[in-house]
Amino acid sequence: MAAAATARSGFRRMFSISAFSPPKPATPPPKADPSPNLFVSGLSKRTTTDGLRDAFAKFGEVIHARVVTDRVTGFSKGFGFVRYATVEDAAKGIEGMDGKFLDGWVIFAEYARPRSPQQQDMNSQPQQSWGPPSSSWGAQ
DNA sequence: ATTGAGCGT
Repeated sequence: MAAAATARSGFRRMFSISAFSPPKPATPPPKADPSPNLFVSGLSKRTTTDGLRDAFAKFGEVIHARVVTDRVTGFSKGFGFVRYATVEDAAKGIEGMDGKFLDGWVIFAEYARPRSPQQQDMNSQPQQSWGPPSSSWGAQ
């Protein structure tokens, strides 16, 4: 039965030709920087802020939750934001609500990005002269 | 004043 071994070796060599090296060293998971802010998408139009907060409050202490709604129509845009007390609570919230159902729609929880360099910390308000510009007061 | 991926009044 040496022929079998030889044939197996040949097959082995044939399928061992790695001319096509997959340029995928690792799967690019949608991992973002840990942050207490969570971005929840896939929400239903009927989902409101209270429902979102109630759904995420079961996995951690939710500091603030908000469902983005259109300013003109006032209807939900289908996504919202949830802020936890700590990043670990946020992780638990993601692992607990990501890919789950909410109001009949599969929601996706992920770390939210910094909205703007400003309005993040009121304490870091830049210096500004609190004195009136001695002008533009009598104008208009 | 809907759309179904997305990042906020």
